[in-house]
Amino acid sequence: MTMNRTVKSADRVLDVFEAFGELGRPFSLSELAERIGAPISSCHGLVSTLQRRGYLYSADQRRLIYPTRRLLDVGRAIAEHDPILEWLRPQMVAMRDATGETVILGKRQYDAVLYLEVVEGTHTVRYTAKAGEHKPLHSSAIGKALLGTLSDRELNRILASMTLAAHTPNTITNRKRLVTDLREARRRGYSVTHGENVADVSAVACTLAINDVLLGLALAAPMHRMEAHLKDYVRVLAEARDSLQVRGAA
Amino acid sequence: MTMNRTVKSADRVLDVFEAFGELGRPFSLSELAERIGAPISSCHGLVSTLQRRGYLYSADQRRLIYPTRRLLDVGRAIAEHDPILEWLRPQMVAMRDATGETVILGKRQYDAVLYLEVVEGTHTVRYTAKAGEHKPLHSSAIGKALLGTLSDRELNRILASMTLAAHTPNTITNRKRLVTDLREARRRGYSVTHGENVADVSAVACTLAINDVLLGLALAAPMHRMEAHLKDYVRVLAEARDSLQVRGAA
DNA sequence: GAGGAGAATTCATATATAAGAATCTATATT
DNA sequence: AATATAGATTCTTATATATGAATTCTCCTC
Repeated sequence: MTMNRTVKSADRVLDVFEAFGELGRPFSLSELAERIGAPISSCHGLVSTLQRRGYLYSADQRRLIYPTRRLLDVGRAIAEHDPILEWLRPQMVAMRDATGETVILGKRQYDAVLYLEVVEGTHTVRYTAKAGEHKPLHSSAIGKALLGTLSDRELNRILASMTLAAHTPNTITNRKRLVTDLREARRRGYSVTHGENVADVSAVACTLAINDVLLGLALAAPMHRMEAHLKDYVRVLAEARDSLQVRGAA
Repeated sequence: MTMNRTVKSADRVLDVFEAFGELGRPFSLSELAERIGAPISSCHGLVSTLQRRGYLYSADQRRLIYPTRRLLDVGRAIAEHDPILEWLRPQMVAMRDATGETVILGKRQYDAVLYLEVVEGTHTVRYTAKAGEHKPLHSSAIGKALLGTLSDRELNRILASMTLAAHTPNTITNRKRLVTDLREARRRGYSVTHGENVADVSAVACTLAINDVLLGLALAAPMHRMEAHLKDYVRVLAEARDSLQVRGAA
């Protein structure tokens, strides 16, 4: 990620909530401090602040700490009004229902893809991810779809600043091969990954321009299912794009 | 709130999310800065950090900012495992359904009541509150129920450190009268407020001891409905307490 | 009931960050 | 196309905070 400084306390606030979200049980101050990698005294000040704001409470007799429902309520209020998702999401759910596979909406953020929304598939073996995660531009289907929209000039500039890290043996690490792959994708109308980011996972993706926002929409599946249903999956993707673009243009 | 220092950046992280939650639309950096009362440059660093963590994204061409779904997901993961709420909540919903009134679960946090959970009533005119809010100990039903469990010694100590602020004309601001009121409530088995915290709002509350945690459970309603249904509402409250205490003891 | 171990809180200070000002960028207007 | 305007980013330093150490508190054991 091309970006400057980080605000330590802000990062830690997120660390705190994520720690509770992952472990799903109350912590003592000292355990929390250890989990978020902060000294106890620093964690203490942070916890006090979050308590004062009503986001944490001491469950046990002021020993064990757990978040209140406040964070959830704020998250809900935010999600209810998301300008993009409120009408994109139903389409994504429809895609998931049609295929049983995981559907992802992403956007470029600096030199990575940011997942804005993930509708998980229903198969027991499925691609799993969460909104807010970052993925490489050069090895994810959405990333490649987004790169494909760039002019040669821009593309060269971006590629020059990136290292094409090999995440799997299938990752395309050669710039020339990548450019060829992107051209093909553009011609074809959708990008494809064959286990380039996560082994055994394939995905197809296209781009959407909604209100001047360039988004990437992907359908991800284990390779064997993608191979078996490629034509279907691509059709589902294309239909979704077409119906969304019409509405987006309106 | 008796408490020390606050961590400014932590507070601001919450400010940011709450601003989006309240307004429900994207902001530019400068508008966000103004809303949270921070200089643009400071807000900039904060936003960068939250973006890097995948909690914010730039909706428009890197101008307008909005949170991703990430916060919601974390909030959900946390709420799913809440040690207290996961089995208290159904009972609260049942109380709400039985009365149509707002049901609140609270806990003492320093010199205030912290709302842990609020199940809002169904009447168009109803008591509205949010989890994470703080209410005064001496004028809220839950606060008075919790104070009622204290020994005379503890009660005196707490009262000495509190100013009995008048939130409405009905607020009990006289220590002696308050002590009498608490005694009555203890004898009766539940506390009552008659518009002492919010004009025209009455509430009845009792205490629950769940796993060594002392909680307060309240039913709040506009005064006229409370007057009309007092007996019913008190019965609903008492039945909830009894069934919860049995399970809590088990 | 005294002593001890673990945890929370406070404190002083080195360090990281918040904020004003300047700079840069993008959009709108003529 | 040139200029104006609004907004974003960078930079520097005064200021706020993160931290290790010391202290206090709480609970457990004997």
